[in-house]
Amino acid sequence: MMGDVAIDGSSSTSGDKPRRGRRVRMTGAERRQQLLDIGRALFAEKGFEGTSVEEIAAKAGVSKPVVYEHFGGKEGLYAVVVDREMRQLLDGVTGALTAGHPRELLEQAAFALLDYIESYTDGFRILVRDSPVAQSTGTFASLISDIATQVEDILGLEFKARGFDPKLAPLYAQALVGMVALTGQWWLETRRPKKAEVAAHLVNLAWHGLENLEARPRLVGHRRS
Amino acid sequence: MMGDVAIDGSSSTSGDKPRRGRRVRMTGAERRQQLLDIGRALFAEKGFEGTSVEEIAAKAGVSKPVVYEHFGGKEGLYAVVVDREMRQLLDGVTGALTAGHPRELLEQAAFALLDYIESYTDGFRILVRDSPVAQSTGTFASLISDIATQVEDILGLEFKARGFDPKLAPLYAQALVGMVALTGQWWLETRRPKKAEVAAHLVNLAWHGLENLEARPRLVGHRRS
DNA sequence: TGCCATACTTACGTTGCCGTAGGTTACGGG
DNA sequence: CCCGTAACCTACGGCAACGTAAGTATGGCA
Repeated sequence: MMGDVAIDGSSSTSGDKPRRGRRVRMTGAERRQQLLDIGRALFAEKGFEGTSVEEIAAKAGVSKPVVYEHFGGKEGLYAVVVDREMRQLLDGVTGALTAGHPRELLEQAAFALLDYIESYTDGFRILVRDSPVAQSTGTFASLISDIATQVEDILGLEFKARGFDPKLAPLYAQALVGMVALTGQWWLETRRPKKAEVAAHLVNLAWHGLENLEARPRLVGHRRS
Repeated sequence: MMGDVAIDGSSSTSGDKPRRGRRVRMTGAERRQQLLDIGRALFAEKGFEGTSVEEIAAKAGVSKPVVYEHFGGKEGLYAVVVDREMRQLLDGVTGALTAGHPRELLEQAAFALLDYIESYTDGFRILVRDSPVAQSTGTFASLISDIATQVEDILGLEFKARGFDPKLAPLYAQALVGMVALTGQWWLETRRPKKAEVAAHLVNLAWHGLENLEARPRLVGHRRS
């Protein structure tokens, strides 16, 4: 037995394929992280139900029980992946909000979301897809919709300051997030135009409206990427 | 045997529950339609993979093979449901576009989409969810994204007339559709404010932008519902 | 150098569901 | 009234995937 196991020392943590090499023995934390990475990629590609535990384990070069040891099952792994991704996105967006002027705020938020989409494409795909089963409490259908509720607060403040009805903040928050989210999804396929340009146009639309659209919008803030 | 089958004559086509009554013998077309209705509802609630053929058949008060006779399998049924729903939506939207003035056009489109969401909630839920498996050609992830491409044309014309780059039409189309779609999804849960008001606010945002937002927007067109 | 905890395995039981083979009932026209 | 066809059923084969029980290797540390 064991004749089918070759010898291979390379054990880059981010190895994707079975890497059927000499049994790589990782530390718990390493393996856990690796499984999360692989799980994220697979869930993004094939959805929750379309991904099997076997598949995840195989790609990690281990057997199923390892996954169960670490996460207790598929749902467990998925939950951790989603949680981390939500944090990542929220941190990115809220961290980008430094401006005081509403327009710059909008600009920063849009850019941050696109940034996230670009850097963590798989995570975004997961957040856009629907969760395992219609969750218990009758919460939102889309994880992204969840994100939008986080935007409400900022908008609510702004509305109050401007004398608008703050009860409408959720509506506008959903609208804005939806705008960026679907555009982001579309942008994933085409990758054109450039991120900054897309952001500029989104801000153009959200800020000026179709009525006063600018032909060649620019971002007012300066950015690195 | 058969002691578990009670007697019941009522056979409303839109019967939802097993209706375990005296064997209701429908004509082919009737059964087909009923299966489509039930399938739509179940797919909307639990997604494609989460719905079993058995379940569909059971709710229709028949056994599995009937479903296979009519649609050849789960995918077949799903395909028909989606196709019909796409048509329904597209017809509704394009049919509503009668105005010449862009703003009214926008208004009509937004209203039509909300109309569809209200009247064909299940269908909308399906279109928002992702399709069975990542479809072959690498097409769009979301069916809704598909809808957006249909909007491009109208927007493209408008852009040309206004001297903007028509290549940007897709981007703005996605943005607009995303805006309405996610807001619609959110609105499904809360159902407040009223449809017309939601439409008015969406148009308010899309047309005037955050910069010149009106406090109490009104729809300019007159509507019945 | 021997031991023990940790990382990992093989092998299996079980379930749920797809899809099909082949038989059965009822309705309607001759 | 009879018979063919359309509608429908029971029953099963097969597979893929979840999750678990029980055993094996490995590497650090006394």
